[in-house]
Amino acid sequence: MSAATPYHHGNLKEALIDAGLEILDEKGLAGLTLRACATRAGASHTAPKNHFGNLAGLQTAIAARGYQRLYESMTADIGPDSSRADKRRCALDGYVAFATSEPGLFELMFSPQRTKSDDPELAKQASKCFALLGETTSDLIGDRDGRPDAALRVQIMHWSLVQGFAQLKVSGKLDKDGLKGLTIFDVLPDVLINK
Amino acid sequence: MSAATPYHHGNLKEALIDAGLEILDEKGLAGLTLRACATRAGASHTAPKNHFGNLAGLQTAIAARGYQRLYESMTADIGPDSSRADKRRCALDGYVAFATSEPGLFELMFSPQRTKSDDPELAKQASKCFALLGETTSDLIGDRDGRPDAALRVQIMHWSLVQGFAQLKVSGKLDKDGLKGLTIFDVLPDVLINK
DNA sequence: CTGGAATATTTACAGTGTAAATATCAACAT
DNA sequence: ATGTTGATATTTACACTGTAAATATTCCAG
Repeated sequence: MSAATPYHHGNLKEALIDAGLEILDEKGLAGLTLRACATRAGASHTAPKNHFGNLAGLQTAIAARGYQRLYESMTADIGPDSSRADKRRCALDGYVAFATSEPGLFELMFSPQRTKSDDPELAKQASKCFALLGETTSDLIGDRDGRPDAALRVQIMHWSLVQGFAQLKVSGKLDKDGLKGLTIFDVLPDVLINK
Repeated sequence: MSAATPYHHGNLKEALIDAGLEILDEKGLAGLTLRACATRAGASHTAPKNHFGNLAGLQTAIAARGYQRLYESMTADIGPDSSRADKRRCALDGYVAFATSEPGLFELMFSPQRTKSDDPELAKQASKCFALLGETTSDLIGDRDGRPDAALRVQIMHWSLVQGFAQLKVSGKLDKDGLKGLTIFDVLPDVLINK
């Protein structure tokens, strides 16, 4: 037999993160408060302190979840027969699609002021996305470049490019006429040069 | 003859923006509040309302100033004899240097949640930086690409790339071993491919 | 000189994060 | 079973924030 409202929530930590994700979707980053998350999760307004310490802690946990979603978006269209070039296209397109479909979460994930950038879980989830980008770009090195870190540089180049493009898009910098229809594939250097 | 503390500040609008820039430097984005700006400018805590309406208005004005500073940083090392390639290097290096030297201001400038992205002054100052990037990259089109918007695409490519790189750097994503020493020039596609 | 517009203050209030004390409950050793 | 301990959650309290409304001061055009 279960009481009407038990004193202990049971899985409050996850519920708070889920509540935060919902709030980000509905109200944006400005609506993401400790009290709003707690209320939506059905707890008192100080309950988050036990699990996350403070607001930065909760936001960091939400951001870590964001990287999981980013990874899912990057891999969503990858099939078993996808070539590496196909995977690369999926990853890049999924990256931008994630940013535009969840702008509040995206902004939170790359806001060093709101998250604890040294958090292990956050770093782990972000690394997964980073690694995926590396796998899908490692064939682009070519033999023009003899430097040992060529693969790493190609990887960071793609990360910078897609991150910057996504942010310019989300922040409205590409809303003018003539820029509105641009996609990430229009600004890829390998498209410009190799094809 | 001037009274000790005159009722009217005289140039409160500018003083509030300057106060905000100082606070961003000292305390970061979390310390940027209406009341703190007003106090530092020597006014009551509701004085900003007359000039900026609300917090978003003041933050938008500060961000517009940020783009002025960004432009200055991008052009700081450009001399009368600088070649276009030199100018491009200065602009890109100055962009990253600005972001790392004023991380709070940089984050504010690209935070659509904190600023009013449709503000005319903000758009004007941002456009100046964007245009500068266009001037310095227009020689990179080559004749590989016949599309009419090739110049625009090269421009957005560079903007995305330098914006993403700067943000990855500011948000600590490039702090691991092996990535720490990377500069924007290590991830430029023309460096990777043309040289 | 005199109204009105611009500028700034005072007062008030709902929300926010966080600390401290308290309450509830699950698990475990005895 | 029973008592204890630690984890979990609430209550209470407080300083700080943005913003609205009413008021005060100053500037300036007529």
